[in-house]
Amino acid sequence: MTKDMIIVADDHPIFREGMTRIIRRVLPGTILEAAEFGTLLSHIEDDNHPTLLILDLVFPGFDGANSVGYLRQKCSQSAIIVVSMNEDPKIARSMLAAGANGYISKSVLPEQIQKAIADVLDGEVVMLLESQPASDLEKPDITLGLSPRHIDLLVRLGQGKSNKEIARELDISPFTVRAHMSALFKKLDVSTRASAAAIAALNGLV
Amino acid sequence: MTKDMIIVADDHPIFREGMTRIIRRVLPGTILEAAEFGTLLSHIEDDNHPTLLILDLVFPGFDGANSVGYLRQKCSQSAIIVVSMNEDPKIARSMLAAGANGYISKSVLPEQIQKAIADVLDGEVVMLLESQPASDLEKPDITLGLSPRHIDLLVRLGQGKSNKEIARELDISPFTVRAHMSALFKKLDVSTRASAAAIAALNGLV
DNA sequence: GGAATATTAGGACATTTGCACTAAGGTCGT
DNA sequence: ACGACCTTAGTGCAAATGTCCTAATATTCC
Repeated sequence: MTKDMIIVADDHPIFREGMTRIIRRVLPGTILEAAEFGTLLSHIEDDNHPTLLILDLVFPGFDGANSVGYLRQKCSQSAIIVVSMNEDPKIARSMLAAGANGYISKSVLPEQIQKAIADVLDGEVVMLLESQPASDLEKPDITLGLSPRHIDLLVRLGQGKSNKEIARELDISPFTVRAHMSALFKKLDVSTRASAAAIAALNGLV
Repeated sequence: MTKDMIIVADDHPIFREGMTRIIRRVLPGTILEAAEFGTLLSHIEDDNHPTLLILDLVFPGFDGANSVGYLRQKCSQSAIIVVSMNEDPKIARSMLAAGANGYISKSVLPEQIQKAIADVLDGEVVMLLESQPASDLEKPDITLGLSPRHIDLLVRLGQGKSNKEIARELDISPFTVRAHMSALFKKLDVSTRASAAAIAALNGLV
């Protein structure tokens, strides 16, 4: 089983950063980045075929359908997904016609993008254009809804401490710590310390 | 000591994702997102002022210098940074004139953006327009001496999966997973999954 | 060829974790 | 006073974890 290789091509570093993070949640493997078409080509020259190619519709050296067609022929085994700010169905269809396996608008939510990538990797052809409903994206502050004591616990959990250590540190019984942990996990909707720790870290508690 | 609050306002989820990740490497705290100006306003209505405001130059409801001026007056203590694909110095200067503490082009590398944010938080006023040098980035990222397999493991650990689940998912023996985990923990210099998960999360693997 | 790693697999063993219970004392708002 | 919490503390038990071992392949590097 060879390691998966993914290439993200876009001239905006922040976009690559975000896309990289999204991809990691779907597909483990080596992720290479390219800010221009030449770099992209050099990646696929010396290496084997990428598992997945993420292409911005517009970036230096890239010529839309022509370039997609070229890549499709060169990397017949690769999944090719074009991502763009453009939501014109005509353009989307032309990319798919040129050989892309997917076309995704940049205004789509990460969760939907993840699913779309997974679907493409499963062999589907996906076109995702709708904008989000603009309503409910608030990463709620997890400290809201958590009692002070639970935050004490969560912070220390995120530092990798055991219940016993936490009990000593907070000067309470290990049984109490366990009781707190159970309640905390329910509130966070997780069932392992590892995911709780990840939540803690992602919210700046660690 | 109150926790820092950061708001990222942009109508593109992927951009918010990338920017969020960059910010976390500079400033711990709660990060809220907004896809339109109204959402942004409701965040700051709740009478807590953000430590840092990241604003896309163009997003729904946002009116350039006027909006920046309004925010500057409403949040006198906040650091305001405008980010845009536009690299026109005139526009950049107008934003700074309207009260922004920084103007950063989206084509700037993450490392430079991090530094710029840190500088702004230190009280500087920063204008960063240069595109990256075409000399290329080949950025092997967080992997930090970790083998591909260990990254596979670490990602899933950060998602809160058990050894058994990971074993099934990667189609290897649970014993192998445990062997990998021990080695991984040594490399990361930790002894619990929770702290490993925190590291994974802080490095964008989750 | 030999040394170093990566990946795989297993045994043995103490410790920790996660869950399902019960329960008592405190605070807060109605 | 009552309910709704938070915080504390405990029992019992199955499962998972972490560490210490060995050991076989494969690849890569010198």
